[in-house]
Amino acid sequence: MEAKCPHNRAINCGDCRMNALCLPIALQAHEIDRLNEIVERGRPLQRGDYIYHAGEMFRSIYAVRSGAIKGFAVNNQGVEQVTGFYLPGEIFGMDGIGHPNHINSAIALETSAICEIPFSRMEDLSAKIPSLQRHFFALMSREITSDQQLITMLSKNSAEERVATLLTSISARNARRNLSDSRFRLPMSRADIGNYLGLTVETVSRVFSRFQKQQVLQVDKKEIEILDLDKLRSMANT
Amino acid sequence: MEAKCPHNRAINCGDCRMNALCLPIALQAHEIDRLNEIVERGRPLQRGDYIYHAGEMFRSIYAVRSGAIKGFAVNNQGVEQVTGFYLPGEIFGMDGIGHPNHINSAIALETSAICEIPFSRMEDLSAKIPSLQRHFFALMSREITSDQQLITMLSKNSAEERVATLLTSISARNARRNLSDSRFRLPMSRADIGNYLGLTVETVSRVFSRFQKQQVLQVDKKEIEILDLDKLRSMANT
DNA sequence: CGTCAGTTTGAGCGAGCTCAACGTGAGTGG
DNA sequence: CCACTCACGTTGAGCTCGCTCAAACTGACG
Repeated sequence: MEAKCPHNRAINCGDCRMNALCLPIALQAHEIDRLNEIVERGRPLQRGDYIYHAGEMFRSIYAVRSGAIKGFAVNNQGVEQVTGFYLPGEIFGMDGIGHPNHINSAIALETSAICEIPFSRMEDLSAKIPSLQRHFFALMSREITSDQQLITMLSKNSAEERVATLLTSISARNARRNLSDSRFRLPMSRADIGNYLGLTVETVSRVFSRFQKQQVLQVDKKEIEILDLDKLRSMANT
Repeated sequence: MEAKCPHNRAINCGDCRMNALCLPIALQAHEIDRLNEIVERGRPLQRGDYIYHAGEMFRSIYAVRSGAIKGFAVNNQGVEQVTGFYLPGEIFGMDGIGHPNHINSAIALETSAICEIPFSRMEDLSAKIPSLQRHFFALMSREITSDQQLITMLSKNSAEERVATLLTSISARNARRNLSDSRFRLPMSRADIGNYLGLTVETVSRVFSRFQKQQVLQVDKKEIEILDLDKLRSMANT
């Protein structure tokens, strides 16, 4: 079982329990071995550790093996904008691809393990393995459409709809990892949630309270229990 | 000169006057010929013509040769969200790549000419021409970061800042095409601007009026003259 | 010359922000 | 073990920016 521990750096892509979600999903056994050769696994990250800073040279993209990562940009007025939360099995760091340097920063929200995939080697491998190239195009495209869903939400939805959408998204992503879709611990603070959803901390807190009063949620700090997932989904926009 | 007319369908990538902005920028002469072979040029589009509908099978990406294209999504409540405006030399349609069908729709805002690039042939060519693959990854990545800038704007900026940002963006994109950065015709309606920026028509109209009163703009319906570009830039977030 | 889509302007309202106070729990040091 | 701090979260009160609703204007087109 030790090889299956998500914090274990000796693990390889073929054995990784995220491989049904992560890049290997597009690959056959011998191709996974070639991917595995280029993946670098560092030691676990602690809460608050940066994976990369905006402005730093772009070198790699990353896959989350355990924990949770926050991606964010800082605009020229110094205001932070959270652009995404990345959970195990998800890929992040694609903001740097079209630019010499990273546009965003990425930070660990809790103790996390990640895989680093040097982008130039990934490009070479993509040119040789068509299904990897295709999968990678698809990943980036899905990042585009998910950003566009956030755009729609910020521009059209109320505070309650936004919070409901985030919670159903986390619920669905937990389900994909065979975790409970109704009981989980939020890895991010209320401030991060508010920042991501374009709301203040106070508004996020009030929405949680209201949902609790309406018997939709049971909230205990970061521990969430969804009491009425159907109702939550109907309040969300997706 | 006839071959240089942007509406002329007989034009090829090597001669196209957008080739310093469009895909050929990444390619050498003989590679441009290979790209040219897979590009399909239809007849000009009229205002209101769809290039593709959400839900339609994804087949191609597109480059704008002349005119202006609006990309938009319609959510499950039937509400439209404009996700981008595409001007000559720009690529659109990448929302479909990660999904079997298009997620968004695209419509011509005025008489326009576009090039259609069948995506599967583009994938094949990318695997053979590393610089094309790289350029295409970069294009998608830049779509991600530009969506993220919109997210930041929707979540943090005032109505005036949003309008100023859109105008400076269009101004800069015109400059790239060697057109005036201070006098141009907006191809989209106030409603489209408002939808894109997360504002109502009335608010957009009021901001234009205020900018005019402050001697920043001269507005005559869709004809815009930027009187004080520096001030406009300082009001924008980028 | 009427119609109709797009735009502008005004008046009033409300969702979410701001500011402020208070509660909670983990860490720290005497 | 308690006192203190500090980050984080909750709750309340009032305000504001942009929304809603309504009316009037403009120009293109039959």
